Amino acid sequence: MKKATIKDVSDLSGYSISTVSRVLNGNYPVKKQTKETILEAINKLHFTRNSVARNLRTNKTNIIGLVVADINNPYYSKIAKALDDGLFKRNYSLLVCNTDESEQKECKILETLIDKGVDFIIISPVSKNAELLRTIKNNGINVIIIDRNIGVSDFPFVGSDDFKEAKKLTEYLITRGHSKIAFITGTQKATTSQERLFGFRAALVENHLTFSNESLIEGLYKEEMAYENITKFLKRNQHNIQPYTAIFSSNNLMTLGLIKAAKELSISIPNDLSIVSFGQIELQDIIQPNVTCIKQNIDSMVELIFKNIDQLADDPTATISNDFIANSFLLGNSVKKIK
Amino acid sequence: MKKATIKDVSDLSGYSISTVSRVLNGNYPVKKQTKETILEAINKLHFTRNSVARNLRTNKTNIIGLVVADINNPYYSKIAKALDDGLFKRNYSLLVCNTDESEQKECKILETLIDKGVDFIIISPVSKNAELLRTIKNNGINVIIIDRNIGVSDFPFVGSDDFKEAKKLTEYLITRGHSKIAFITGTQKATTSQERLFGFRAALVENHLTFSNESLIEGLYKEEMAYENITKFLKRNQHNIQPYTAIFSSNNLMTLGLIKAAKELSISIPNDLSIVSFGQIELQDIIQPNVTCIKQNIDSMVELIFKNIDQLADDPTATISNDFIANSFLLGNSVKKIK
DNA sequence: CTGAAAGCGCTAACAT
DNA sequence: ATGTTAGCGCTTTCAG
Repeated sequence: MKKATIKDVSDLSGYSISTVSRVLNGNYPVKKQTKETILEAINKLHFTRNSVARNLRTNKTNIIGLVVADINNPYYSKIAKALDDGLFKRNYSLLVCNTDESEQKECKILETLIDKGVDFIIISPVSKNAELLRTIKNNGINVIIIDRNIGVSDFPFVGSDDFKEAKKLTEYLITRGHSKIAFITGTQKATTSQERLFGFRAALVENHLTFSNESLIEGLYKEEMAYENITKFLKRNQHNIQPYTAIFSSNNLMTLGLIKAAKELSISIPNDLSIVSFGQIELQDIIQPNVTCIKQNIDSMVELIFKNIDQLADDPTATISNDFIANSFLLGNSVKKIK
Repeated sequence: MKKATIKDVSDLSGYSISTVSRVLNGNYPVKKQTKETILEAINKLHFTRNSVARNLRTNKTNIIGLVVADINNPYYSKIAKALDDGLFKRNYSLLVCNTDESEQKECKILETLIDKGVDFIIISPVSKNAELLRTIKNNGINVIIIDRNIGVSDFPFVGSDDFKEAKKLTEYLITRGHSKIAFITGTQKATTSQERLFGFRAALVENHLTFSNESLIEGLYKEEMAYENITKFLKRNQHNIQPYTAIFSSNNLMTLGLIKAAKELSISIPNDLSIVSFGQIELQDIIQPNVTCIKQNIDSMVELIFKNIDQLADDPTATISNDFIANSFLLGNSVKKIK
């Protein structure tokens, strides 16, 4: 049983291919009776249009590529879900791709996406190199950068003001009396990681606290990596004359690694150690401790992405804007007041 | 700047488009020097092949549609991630679609997927009606059913033996002395829900305990819905002469609703109430209580899916098998021994 | 309002 | 080893 084509419909109905096409698209006037005859034939043959052929003609696929580090990170799966809800209504489908924080994989993914002819690419980039993205744009694919601002002005960006929010979070720790604060870093490649670190440092410096590279714990935005390095760090810290009293985790996954490490070493949060997190962890309301954090507002993020999509779909040369979302400061019980 | 085509490469290199195509595909012998000249032209033009045109010819898209209830459910996002890892190596991309447990949406999604010409559909079905899936198969698209067995023999299935596992979980509660056990149901439509309920009932009956519809709490596989109905149930239960001592939650999301409801009513798990869960919740090792549950083995699930994919890619008429994955029984501290 | 025909970019016979 | 050519199924001028 072969799939019916527009030709089959044409043959069965007695009308030409073009008329069938017009009925299918409804973009040209067709006599009511003609339409009915054709629709009948379509039903009888269980005909559905072959999009691939259509895409070839129209140079559109109605597919959007979403490129993220890991769809299993709830932060990204939430974005994917919210995106898909809106895209479904707009008749787009979502192709989800995981970079695993690898530049090389990202590169291959982008090539595949060009190849597949997606209409949009929504990407949380690993690489700061905009070259490939420019090629993509030149190929007529709209690119929207999310989450990680690579600081170029030729693509719309939607994400957080990492510097500002990280600074605010650090200031909170300082207000509560903390002066020796460690920082868990993400991948150096990601701009979010740098900006968060800069915000952290700025808060320290402004409050006349010293910033030192010794207070950095490498986490690479991965729970496992963070867990291991934090464990080492905390063990060392227990022998410090003047131990760190607080840790700033710069993403949600690493915060989990932090909680696990502390738990395993019987370090109580916030009694023995205070923590804050850039990015909310799941089940915040069930978990002990309830982590004080910056909760990224995904709804408004997705809303802004759609603003860009609708604009670009309408006019690919539309002006490019950088949209920073307003995040929430979620007050938990993971920070002890000291001194 | 227009995207280069195979014709441009042909013109620039001086070779015919077929030779270019052969270089692109590497499936026919081409002289080494010719190849180099052509590759050079390809690079100079930043040429990448237009897959849409290729797909039209080859009738393949290298896209696989994954149809699940909600990609934001960690259970599904884990599957998606693991799938994508393997698919990336096989040069497939994953189109993720969310049914939101709606039959109607599922139907529209499937039509879109046919339309898009995906090579495979991997679906955790909402509807038990296999009609549409058969149409899809007749259109030459391979279908693999996961998670929810709709009990038809014409499609490969990969998932859990819900009846058996649910029975085992219930028996554990009984062994620990529980005799009044409530059950949180999923959507009636989903077969997993029914099978789990049947397994639950079978365990009760075999142990000469009475099963009654009053012990059912409707959750529809949704956290929010479960939360509300459980709250009502628990409030009522507090006035019972012979209250329920345990609750069986039939999926991971509803277990979260259960924990939240109990927490809000200051009902302590397991002291005041014992619970078990079909499906693991996230952060199991951080959360209190550590819920005793059936943990679905996603790795082996995905492995079996790939077995099917590889087989079907090779020969679409390959024999169809039902594969049940071996799950783990995760012993937590959410069940108290009573009497 | 309808039909004929060109062609989107590519692959795969079929020639040479 | 390379070139020629016929489509894949559809949209969209252009004619009528």
